[in-house]
Amino acid sequence: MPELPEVEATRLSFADRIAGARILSAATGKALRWPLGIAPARLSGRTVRGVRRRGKYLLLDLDEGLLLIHLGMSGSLSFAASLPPPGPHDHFELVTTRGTLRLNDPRRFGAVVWVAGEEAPAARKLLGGLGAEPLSADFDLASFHAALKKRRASIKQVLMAGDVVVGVGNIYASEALFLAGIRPTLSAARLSRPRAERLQAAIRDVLGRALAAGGTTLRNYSNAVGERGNFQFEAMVYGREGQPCRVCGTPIRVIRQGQRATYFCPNCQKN
DNA sequence: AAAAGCCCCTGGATGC
DNA sequence: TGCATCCAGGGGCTTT
Repeated sequence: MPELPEVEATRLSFADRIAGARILSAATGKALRWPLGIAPARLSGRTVRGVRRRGKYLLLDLDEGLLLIHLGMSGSLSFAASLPPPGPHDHFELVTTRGTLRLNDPRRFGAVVWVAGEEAPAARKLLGGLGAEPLSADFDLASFHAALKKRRASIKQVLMAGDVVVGVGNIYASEALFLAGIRPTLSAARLSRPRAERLQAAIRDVLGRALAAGGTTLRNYSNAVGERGNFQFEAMVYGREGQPCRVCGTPIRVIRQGQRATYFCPNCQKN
């Protein structure tokens, strides 16, 4: 569930309130994707300076090091003055002077990793290869188009890979390609500059609108105060196999690319 | 270097 | 109702 809009909506829902909080205790539950990298007790006494986002990672800046939080496929955060007793899928918790931050993640593809700094090897391994931030100025047409030209894989899979542009997962890749009128199977290298420009605009548009809608909630996603997203009601193609295209009425098709479902309109996205 | 496959894990939906 | 099978929004790692 969590792609850029969901991660950013989560960040916005608790960043201001946790900034300045002092950590009273930290606890881990069942193993997540990677070990925390520090004894939880050593987080006590640290201050949370703020929360940033890079791609689908949240960066919790501490006065000593930072915590990288990834929500994986099924993770969500809660932040409140008090929370109910931990359940079986709560795997990380930070009790602070401002409230408790908790990660719930049934599938445990998510992660919380402490690193000494962004240049630490563990941080570079996770953040170093990330592409441009789609909602920032460094996502410019010249470098986007140049990066696409080097890749012969399908445009959908290149968007999802995260090394050209970050934050675009399975839902928004399908949606952006629909908005740009591009067939998801087209080789990235074959996009003309005007079509790359349309795609760039479509990515910004769909991510921006999804963020404004609080993200997409297909099953369990909610931000740190429990609010669900509403973008699923605006989806043009995702999850709409066989239903009429909202633009031309042609039945939406689903195919499989790299073990993932891709939805598209065969008429609006001719190639 | 790039691309394709595999795999981590659990829960929900579907089919028999 | 019970059980097996398939599928799911991510992404690092290994193999081609």
